[in-house]
Amino acid sequence: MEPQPMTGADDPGTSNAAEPAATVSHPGMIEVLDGQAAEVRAARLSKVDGLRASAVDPYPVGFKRTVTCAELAERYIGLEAGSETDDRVSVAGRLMLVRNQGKLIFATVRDGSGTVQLFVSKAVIGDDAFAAFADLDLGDWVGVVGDVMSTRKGELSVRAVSALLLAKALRPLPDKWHGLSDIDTRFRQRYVDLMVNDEARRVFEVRFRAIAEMRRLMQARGYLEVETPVLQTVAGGATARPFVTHHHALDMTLYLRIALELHLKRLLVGGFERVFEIGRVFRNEGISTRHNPEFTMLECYEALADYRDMMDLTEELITGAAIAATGSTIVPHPDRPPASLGEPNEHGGETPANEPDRSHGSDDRRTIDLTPPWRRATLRELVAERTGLDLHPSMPVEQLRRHCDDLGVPYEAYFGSGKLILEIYEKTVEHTLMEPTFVCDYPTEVSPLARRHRDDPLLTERFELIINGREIANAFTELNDPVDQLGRFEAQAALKAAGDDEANEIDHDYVRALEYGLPPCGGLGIGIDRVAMLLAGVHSIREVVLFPHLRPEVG
RNA sequence: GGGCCGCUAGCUCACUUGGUAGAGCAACGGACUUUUAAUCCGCAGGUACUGGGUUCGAUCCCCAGGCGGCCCA
Repeated sequence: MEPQPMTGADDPGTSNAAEPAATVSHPGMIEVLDGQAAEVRAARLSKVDGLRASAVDPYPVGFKRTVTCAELAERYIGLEAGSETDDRVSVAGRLMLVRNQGKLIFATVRDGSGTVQLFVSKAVIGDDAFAAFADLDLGDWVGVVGDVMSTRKGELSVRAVSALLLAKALRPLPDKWHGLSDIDTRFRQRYVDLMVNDEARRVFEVRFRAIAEMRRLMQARGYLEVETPVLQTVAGGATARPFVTHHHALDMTLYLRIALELHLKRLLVGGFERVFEIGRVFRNEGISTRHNPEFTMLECYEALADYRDMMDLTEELITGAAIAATGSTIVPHPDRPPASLGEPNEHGGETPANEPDRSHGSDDRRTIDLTPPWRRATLRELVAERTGLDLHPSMPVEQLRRHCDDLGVPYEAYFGSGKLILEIYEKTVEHTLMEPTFVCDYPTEVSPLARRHRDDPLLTERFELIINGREIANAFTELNDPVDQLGRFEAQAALKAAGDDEANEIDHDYVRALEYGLPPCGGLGIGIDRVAMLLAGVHSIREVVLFPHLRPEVG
């Protein structure tokens, strides 16, 4: 195909462009441009009109690309400085930088794989096309046909023989050197963040590679990937407040799921022996650097396994994800950093001077070693290590409350012994566990879906995986005794009545399913966002969620 | 929910002990055929988050609100 050559459109002033004010008043528009931004936008709309008047489509259909920037860089890695080839290629991407020399233009285009330099010579491309290229703006998408060459300085380039505008940008890119660092704007206009901040793209590449690897590992182990309902009549499987919605045709209240657990175990009742789901769950709680109202869980259930098998699986999944995503099981420690994003950027810039206390070099930067095997310790042992207290759910509530008082751990009147122990653990131990640690054998009271421990009915066969002070995974030998399960649900209902609005609802259908016989099984849930944070070395969940929840933008 | 901090040009940031604001980049006009954040000359660009208050005068001081960040719960 022959790209449509650009025609000179350097007379936009005469076009009948949009009203100069360019204040947009679409109902959905949340931003009214004014001042400079409106002028830029109006000028570019004029260009669009000018192009159309010259029979150039500013938004043409498609473009036949023959090579990506990364492929070019790989293929011509040894190309000698100053050499030219006859290798004809077509590249396409966004115009990121332009260095106009008068009769020669250097431009940097970025595609999904990387960047390449365009070498646009007036003598090569012709006067009209050169003028049209010079009229492009940063941010425009272009398709270029040309020959591979290397400049005198050795920069791999495409010497353009024709160029085609693929999509006109109406809004300017952020500062080409400082990029976009305003955190609010980075999240609200993530598309701009991704355009200009290499680090933002890197974080999401880590996330998506980690997910892909975990999915691959699950499938390689014979787990079937399934999908279960998001809209549920009972939101169970975790202790959390659900979002409530309404089904109009049925005129009934529905809840967005807070976990995947109960439906997946129903599938084991049905005879699937290994199932997993990677899915979004929703919890109606506060927003912070660690919490987004919707986040992603991997949950899996395996018949005939127990929680020790789940520990092995957890190690395999997370170390596999770490290697796939970062190449190593040594991950950076997000050592309470200042905003590490929004910094330059594609130019490989140094940390700018306005970030005084960044530690440079790997020596100062602590790391977390994910190399297995990981420590396995009981909650009881860990609390004893930390506080000297040997706590067990058989201890009277009054005694445990006194320990809480001594330790400054707050509690509610309805907390039983198990919950009080859990609170002590969370306030004194959890945040201190930096290296990966399986914290085992939680009190039965706070684990309504876990099987009682084979050696102690007041404890369950449950673990949480803690890395860098944060819960990454939660797993148990699943409770499959329907009578015990109903009793646990009823205890939860009593807690709810006593004021615990995160307590579980009774899911009668789930109990019915258990009555048909759930095979002994192990189950595991992994917080994907937290894994992504860990592997990417970022401090806030908002860095690993493409479009984190924010308060509405104010007009 | 509490404490602290921030909000100034499209972007990144200054200044103003209270007298309605500047720079770099982007934009716009011009020069330039091997640049690398190109360079050089020129020219523009502002509801200082919003609303009150104090004051002759507020971007600055005070109060309330909005959004964001950090820390704590």
